Amino acid sequence: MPPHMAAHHPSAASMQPPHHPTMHHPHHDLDCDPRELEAFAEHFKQRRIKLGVTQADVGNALGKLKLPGVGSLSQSTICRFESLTLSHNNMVALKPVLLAWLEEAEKTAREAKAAGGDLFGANGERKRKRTSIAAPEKRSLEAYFTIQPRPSGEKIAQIADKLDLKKNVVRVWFCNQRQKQKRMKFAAGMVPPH
DNA sequence: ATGCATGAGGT
DNA sequence: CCTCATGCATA
Repeated sequence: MPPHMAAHHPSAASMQPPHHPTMHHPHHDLDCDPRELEAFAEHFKQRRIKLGVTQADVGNALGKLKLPGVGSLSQSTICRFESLTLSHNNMVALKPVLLAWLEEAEKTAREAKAAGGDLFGANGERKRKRTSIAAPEKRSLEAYFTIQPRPSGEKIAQIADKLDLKKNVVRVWFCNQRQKQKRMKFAAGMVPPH
């Protein structure tokens, strides 16, 4: 069972525009432009659909690219990349990888224009269950989150008890809530209505 | 598309 | 215990 890959590493430099090897500027080197990321994500999705490839297909195909330190990704991650619902850093890290796949896929598509193509498999393994927090409890959690996004372990236990939920469920809920606040769509560039 | 969860690495 | 990247399961 192949575990996850290392969290963040700088091993992603496959196709940067030709810079002058004789000199480089002290600032602005990596593209961390939210605008550019957004544009790329949009174009990526459009191209992917044009190629008739699903998000899951892309995820699996990434593993076949044999790029250094790059394995397969899930449909979830591809979906989140396209909808910018990932952290800024995560978007920046995934962009070069998805770009590499896109170029490869378009090249292959061009070549396959003269032959028949087919590649599909099926699978059916279901297991794990998912806890579902009811609406009333969710509203309470959201209210607590508004006044205290990072409650102490004791406070979490107290909330869990009051809502009749497992402490771990509540803890994880807060963790996930914090992560959501850091997603591109909610972090910066989007001010609350009115 | 999204909710709840896991695991690695950090404090 | 947290953050962060990521994914299974499910709406």
